[in-house]
Amino acid sequence: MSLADDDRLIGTRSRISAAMTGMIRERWGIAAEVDLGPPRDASFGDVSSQIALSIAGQLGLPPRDIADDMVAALREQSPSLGLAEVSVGGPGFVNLRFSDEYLEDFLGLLDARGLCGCLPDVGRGRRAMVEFVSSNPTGPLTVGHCRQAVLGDTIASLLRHVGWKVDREYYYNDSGRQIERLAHSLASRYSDIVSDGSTPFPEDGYQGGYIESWAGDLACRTRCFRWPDDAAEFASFALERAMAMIEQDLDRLGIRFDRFFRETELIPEKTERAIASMREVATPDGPLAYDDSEGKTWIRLTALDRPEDRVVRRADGRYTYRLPDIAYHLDKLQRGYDLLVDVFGSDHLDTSRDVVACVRRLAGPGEVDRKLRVVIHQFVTLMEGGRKVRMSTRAASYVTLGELIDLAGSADVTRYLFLTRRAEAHMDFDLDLARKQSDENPVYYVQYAHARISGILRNAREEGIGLPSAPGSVRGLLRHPRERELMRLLQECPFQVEAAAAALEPHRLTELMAEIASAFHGFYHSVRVLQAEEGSDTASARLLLTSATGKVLRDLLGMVRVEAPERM
RNA sequence: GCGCCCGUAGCUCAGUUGGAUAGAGCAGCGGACUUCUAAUCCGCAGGUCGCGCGUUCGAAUCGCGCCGGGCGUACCA
Repeated sequence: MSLADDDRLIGTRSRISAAMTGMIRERWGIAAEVDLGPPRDASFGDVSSQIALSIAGQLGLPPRDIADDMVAALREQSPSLGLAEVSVGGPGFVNLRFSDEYLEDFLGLLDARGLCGCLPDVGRGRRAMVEFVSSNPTGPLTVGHCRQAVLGDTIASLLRHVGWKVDREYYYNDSGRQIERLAHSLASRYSDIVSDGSTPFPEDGYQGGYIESWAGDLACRTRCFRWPDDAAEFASFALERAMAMIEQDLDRLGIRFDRFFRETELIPEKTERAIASMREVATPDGPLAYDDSEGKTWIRLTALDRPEDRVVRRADGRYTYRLPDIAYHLDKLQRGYDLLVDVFGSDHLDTSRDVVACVRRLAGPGEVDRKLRVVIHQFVTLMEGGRKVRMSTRAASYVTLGELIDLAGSADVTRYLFLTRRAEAHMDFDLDLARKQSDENPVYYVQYAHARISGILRNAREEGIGLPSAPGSVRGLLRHPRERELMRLLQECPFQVEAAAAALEPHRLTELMAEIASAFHGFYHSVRVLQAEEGSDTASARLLLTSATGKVLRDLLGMVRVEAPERM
């Protein structure tokens, strides 16, 4: 099959939508975008549109009459659109059934190119950046960071697969009060070792055991350090160690960042420029940034429909969190990205809204609304023995990312489980369940399907059974309901991935995989692949279906970066 | 108090942006291995979609008001 034919095949669904849009414009003179989705029940058809219901009010016509007209018009074109059947259902759905030829050809295409080779090029080489984790280097990453790490990484992966050029970026604080507190905590542990404990532990210091271990390493050095004279040394040593620890944990999840952006890169030029710009923005209540009598600088967020004005530079000249973050977002916009994704925990929601409001005002609402998208995820509640595990970084009562991976059995299980829920849904992570490593775990279900497929392919090679020799030679051989269901589902995959990327919703991938695995296991139990009673042509056709399913699963598992095992 | 998120089967969650008879996985019950992998499959059971008004041809989905949980409400990040 030629490349042009392949592209025509991939574009079939959008040609159907376009044809429907065209006939609505011709017949009724209105513009309507037609979305195709799976119908409630497979018996209605392969895809369905509710367009007649949506435009009925506008046209003042009964939806069924509209649907009837559209079906009549569609029937004339159906062969060229890969459709075997067009009908009206329920209150006015337009139900479509693909021709067997279309599904068979699509199957061949998926097997030849893999799912990745069939994905639309939405990004067209444009640049996107996903900022995530961005946890301050004051301790190890914990369970909540783990969810965010997996989310952000998979969003980046999704975008890359649909044609974006993606950078992953981690933004962190390398100065300020938290870092000072960290340095002070380290200095105290250090003084316990090298001297007489002359530096008392700060009241709200970080109590994690990792700091004692750093202190031990520092004590091995020939030079002797003193607090507060060597505060800078303590801070840089702690920062270096903390970031190394964080990178090591991320590495266990297989996550690499393209850039670690330090807050001090913005200070003072970019932060001061941001303040200066805000001073020049006039609002009905006065300039967007203003000073008070105590020498503090405020942002007039109330003029941007935000609940409260906020201090962004204190009297001692230090910035509070929001200002560097505003400067950072301006910087990201100026770096020429076409899409910026922020992944934050729900605790950052309020601040994020403030930052976005300011950035919109400074860079222009159109530009920001077009480019910036914020994904907010809810917290993870860790459950153990049927009870919640309380977590706090400062008090050192937490389960680290590394421990979580150990408890869950593997990075793969951890990644997969975090992707089985929508970002904005609260999530219970049951440690006891994770520890079991049993078949209650959904990742095994999908992996088992892949391993089973690999086994069949191995046996086929041994028995000398090959794939169909010519693309057309599976015609009419895959007519079992289970076969057809699997083909229909596979055909949908490129569009589901595209939708998941557009919505920045990686959990759709795990849902899709579970569906495919289920359809495959059902198929496997309904018919014999290699010893097909119907003959060797059928065996080859089923082998093609098996092989294509394997490639789709392999590529989907690849997108969430979970191993696709050959054996289990 | 105020703002945002969430509330769907015993448990954990989907639900294609307002559409057809509300779905899946676990857990429960009953079946299927001399067969390409039983980490699988098939069947049964399980629901006032937190509650109440409203919007309209039509609501789990949108609006308002309650109830419950989470996160914010810092001159921490």
